[in-house]
Amino acid sequence: MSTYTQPLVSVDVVLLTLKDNQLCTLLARRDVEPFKGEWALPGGYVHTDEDEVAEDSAVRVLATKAKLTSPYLEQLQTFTGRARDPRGWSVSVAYFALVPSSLLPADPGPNRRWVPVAEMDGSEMPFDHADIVRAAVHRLRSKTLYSTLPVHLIPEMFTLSQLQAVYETLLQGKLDKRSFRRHVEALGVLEALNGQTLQAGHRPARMYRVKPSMRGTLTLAPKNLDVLSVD
Amino acid sequence: MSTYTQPLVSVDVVLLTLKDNQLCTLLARRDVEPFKGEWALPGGYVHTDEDEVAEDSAVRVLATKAKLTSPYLEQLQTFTGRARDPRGWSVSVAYFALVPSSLLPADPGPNRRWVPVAEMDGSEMPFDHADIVRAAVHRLRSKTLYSTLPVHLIPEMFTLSQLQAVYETLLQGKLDKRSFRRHVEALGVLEALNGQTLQAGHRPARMYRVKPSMRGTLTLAPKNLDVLSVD
DNA sequence: TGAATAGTGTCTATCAGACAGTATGAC
DNA sequence: GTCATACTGTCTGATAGACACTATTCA
Repeated sequence: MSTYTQPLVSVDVVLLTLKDNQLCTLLARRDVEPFKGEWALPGGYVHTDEDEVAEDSAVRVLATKAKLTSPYLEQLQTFTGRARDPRGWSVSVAYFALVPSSLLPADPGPNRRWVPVAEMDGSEMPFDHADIVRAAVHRLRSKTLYSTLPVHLIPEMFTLSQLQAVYETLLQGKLDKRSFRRHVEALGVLEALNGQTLQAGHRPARMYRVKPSMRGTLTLAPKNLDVLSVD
Repeated sequence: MSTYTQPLVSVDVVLLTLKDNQLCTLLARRDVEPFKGEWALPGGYVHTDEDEVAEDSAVRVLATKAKLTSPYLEQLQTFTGRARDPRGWSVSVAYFALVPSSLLPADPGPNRRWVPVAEMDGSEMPFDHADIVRAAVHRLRSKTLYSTLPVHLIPEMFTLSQLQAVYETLLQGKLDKRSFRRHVEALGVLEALNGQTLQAGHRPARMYRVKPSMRGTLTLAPKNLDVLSVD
């Protein structure tokens, strides 16, 4: 049994969404010390009496601080050390979550704020939260290259043009329409919906969705390997 | 400040090496309860007085339980929950490490054992250590597809045939010599050593090593993206 | 010389980018 | 009809697999 002082264990959540073609993350104003009054990632201590696993803590944080249930949620990385929190040695299991902005209320609520990640580069953040956000964005961009993870940033049904626009925002560049469609088709994760189309004053676009059998296995490996769980 | 019972925080290390063309991991016999006497991953509590970050704890575990300093070490994933340890709610920050067997003593020491990961599938392990090993092997195999991470499983200088043999072991299949050489060359991480060759009763092979400027950036992204830090 | 392994040349199938073409709606 | 956006055909250059070829050592 350990005789050492135990670290404090919390979770932090990088909740990402697209607003006006910009990748944004939710910040909450801290109402307790340390860093009281500053904008930080939503987070909280693990409640060992009510959470079975740390992911439950992250779900609870999302429900409490963002009034959200069941967006895509994935463990990101764990940030540890003596220096990251003035209260002492701490462990933060960081998660990132993806949600379509259509599921969000227009107003994030008091002491809540959506900040474009592009604007966060220079700015200061409490703890090592700037590192956590960077890691989350990096993970999302990496997975965008070989999976359909970004579907979680748009509503359940979508057109391929909408999906391509999401990819272009995330990857920060134009994609060729033909190549993009070949690419997502090859992933084999999407299915066209028979009669469903989206009208917008021109040729209607077919609607797609993730195949029901593919829910939860959106992250596909480059080629040879099976579905990746982490990475 | 939290009023909840804090979880116990430990680190576990999946130390991987190649022995007789088999990927093996080091197990240690537990000398305390729970699971006393059983074979488990080397691990230990975070020592908040001497470790700056959890990676230091992992380094300490490797030094103590495997008499190893500075092999390749990477954070894998964090395993949490009430159920994984009979002593109560716990957090294990899992790491994986790679080391060439040439750096290992012939005898792993008392209550230490190298086990081929292929033999661990059916067998039971304490805690969720079987999951941790699976995750580590999976991560290693994934990265083998698009990086030169496996160089850490062989000595600093090596021939391309030796490296290819490592890849074939990890990926469990034959690779075409031409394609393999094109592939690793394209990664741009290796450099041939001028006069150095390896003799073995036939045509000598050129020796290679990781470019000194590339140490620590062995994990390369598929194409467009920068170096991946996690994933 | 032959055996064994190292290393290269090169054909071909496949795939991604480029880009032009056609399709279908609103007006 | 025009305009706007959806979708497809197809050329081309790059890449990976296949596999035969040459190269260099020892016995």
